[in-house]
Amino acid sequence: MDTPKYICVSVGWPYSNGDLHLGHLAGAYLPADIFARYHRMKGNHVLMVSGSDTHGTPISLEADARGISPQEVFSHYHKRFLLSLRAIGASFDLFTHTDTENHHQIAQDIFSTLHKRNYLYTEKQDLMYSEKEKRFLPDRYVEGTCYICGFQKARGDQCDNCGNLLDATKLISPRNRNNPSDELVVRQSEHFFLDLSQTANELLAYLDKRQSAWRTNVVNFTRNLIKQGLDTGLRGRAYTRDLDWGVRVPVDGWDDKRIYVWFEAVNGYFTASVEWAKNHGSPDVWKKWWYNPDAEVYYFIGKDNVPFHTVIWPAMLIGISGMYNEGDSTPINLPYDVPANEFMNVEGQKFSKSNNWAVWVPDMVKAYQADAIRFYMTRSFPETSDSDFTWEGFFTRVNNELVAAWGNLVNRMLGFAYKRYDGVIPEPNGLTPADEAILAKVEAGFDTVGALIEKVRLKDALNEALSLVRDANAYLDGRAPWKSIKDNPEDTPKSVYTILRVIDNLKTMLAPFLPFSSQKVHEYLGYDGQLFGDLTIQTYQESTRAHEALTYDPAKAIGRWEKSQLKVGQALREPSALFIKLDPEVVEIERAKLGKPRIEEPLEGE
RNA sequence: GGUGAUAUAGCUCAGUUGGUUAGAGCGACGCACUCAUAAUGCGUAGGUCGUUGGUUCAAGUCCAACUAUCACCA
Repeated sequence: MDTPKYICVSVGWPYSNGDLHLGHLAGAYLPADIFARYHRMKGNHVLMVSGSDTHGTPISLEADARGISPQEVFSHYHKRFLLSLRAIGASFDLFTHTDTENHHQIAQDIFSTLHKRNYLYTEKQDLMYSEKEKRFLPDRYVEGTCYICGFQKARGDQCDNCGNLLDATKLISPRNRNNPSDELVVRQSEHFFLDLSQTANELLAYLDKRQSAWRTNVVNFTRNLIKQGLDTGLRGRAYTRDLDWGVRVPVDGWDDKRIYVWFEAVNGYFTASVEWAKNHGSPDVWKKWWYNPDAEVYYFIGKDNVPFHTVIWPAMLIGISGMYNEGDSTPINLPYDVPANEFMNVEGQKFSKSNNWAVWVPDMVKAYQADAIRFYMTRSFPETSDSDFTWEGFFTRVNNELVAAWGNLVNRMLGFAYKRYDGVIPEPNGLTPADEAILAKVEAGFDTVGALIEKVRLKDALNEALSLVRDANAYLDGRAPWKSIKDNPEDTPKSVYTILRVIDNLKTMLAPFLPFSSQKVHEYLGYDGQLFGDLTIQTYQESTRAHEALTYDPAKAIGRWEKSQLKVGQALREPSALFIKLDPEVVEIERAKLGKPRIEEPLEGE
């Protein structure tokens, strides 16, 4: 067996200002989870981290709209994230949030380190200032007439009419969105900037090294972005903002500003890794992923986040290299791969929170089996281009592929074996060439499916596994144990034993995708123990406050990405249907909910 | 306006470095089978690959322009 690798699975941080929707699952959480589960079964050391983004304007806006504090907004949704993610089986070693003492402290240390090492500079910007509120207004709080198309209700950051990004200070007759009588003036404000020009060439060289493995759109996009910056002399991007909700700028006299949410949120991968190590009583183990040249750090994100993960965060990593690791010259790891997914639309239209054109994870996990959701999502992952979630597709794929091909194969043959052989795996007394052939074909899947998962081609990987399921069905059709048991009973145990072992192999191969049902198959086959570890919600106490997090405990996991060694004589457990077949009505019922106001239902455990 | 990506059978998508009759799953149609949640297997019919123009002995696969969609940025 190969030496175990250290694999860090970093997953994008969602704003906790609303429930998770299917776009979150398709873009980041499910691909990351499949990838992580596979590597755990391979025996590698996986650290999968993410958390709620608790800062930023979206949280403040939601809080203002509801008349509650930002804390109340983010804790409410953070709790719902934890419950939703646990229900869908997202096996985070740590899903925390950004309002922990740990995160604040490290984000500030990162800022200070960059500051001390001269990667930062300051510059004055023109910004909209409210005389009444005595503060600078975030762009999204400003409204006015678009200076490009003349639309009267353009937002400060973007015009909803012409789609152009705007400069809030140039809006014609600007007003405060929350207070139209307010007087707005343009004022100068000083800010810190991250000097990207210092790290550009090192990053380009790094890209050259990794480009063959990265997705073409990610590489090309990143390279051009960096080059554009160099060509146009754009040195950097603002690291601070005029806000009061966020991580404080660790510089004297900057009390009225905060670190820009995007900059501290990407620090989260690092801060969460450190937190995980602390929580486990070995505060230095995070270095096995971050300061180990053989470790691989992956970032699972949506395409809108690419620049932050391939330009800004790597620039910061170069800048802080050696931090918390004094006396050791090993550089900190840059992203090994950033397998960004495109977007998943819903019934042909873009996701929209305000119009409720969305499918929400809490609603999904209440109504449908987690593996059914995971199956259809994986079949539709937007790996190369935007994809479409349709209820018709969900219905047909689940019923005709998951239930019919795989669920039914398991159900019919485990049932057959259980009934005909007194609940015990029969002794085959040698196998026929056809039996050997199907076993060899299925076993070869461990290499082909595994290789695809390692390349993060998860759709292809699942397709490959499914085609083995079809091969198994075809094999069964040829061997027909239900027939041989009547006219050639000595032959029957051979095909029954073979198909049980084939099912055992397929259950392992499908486990990263369908962990819940694979566990069931595992038990039906008479095995004890869990393929994967336990996913629980824990409370962690810091010096002044406590927070809840989702955490994966691998202690009980026995699942291995290895060929079945199914034992003759092992007692089976009585099987029942693996999956629930969907009623055709769900298509119309679910479609009817789109675009209509949604009532947020409490989740079990909330 | 700039940069990147996407556009292939009714639907959802594959198509590595250009090369004989463009692939898969689902759906449709036909046949077989009955162990199974009417599930499974076999077979058939369906595309000239967004548009236009190039390079080449040869292009879905390279180049240019254009159109549409998505993302990021100014």
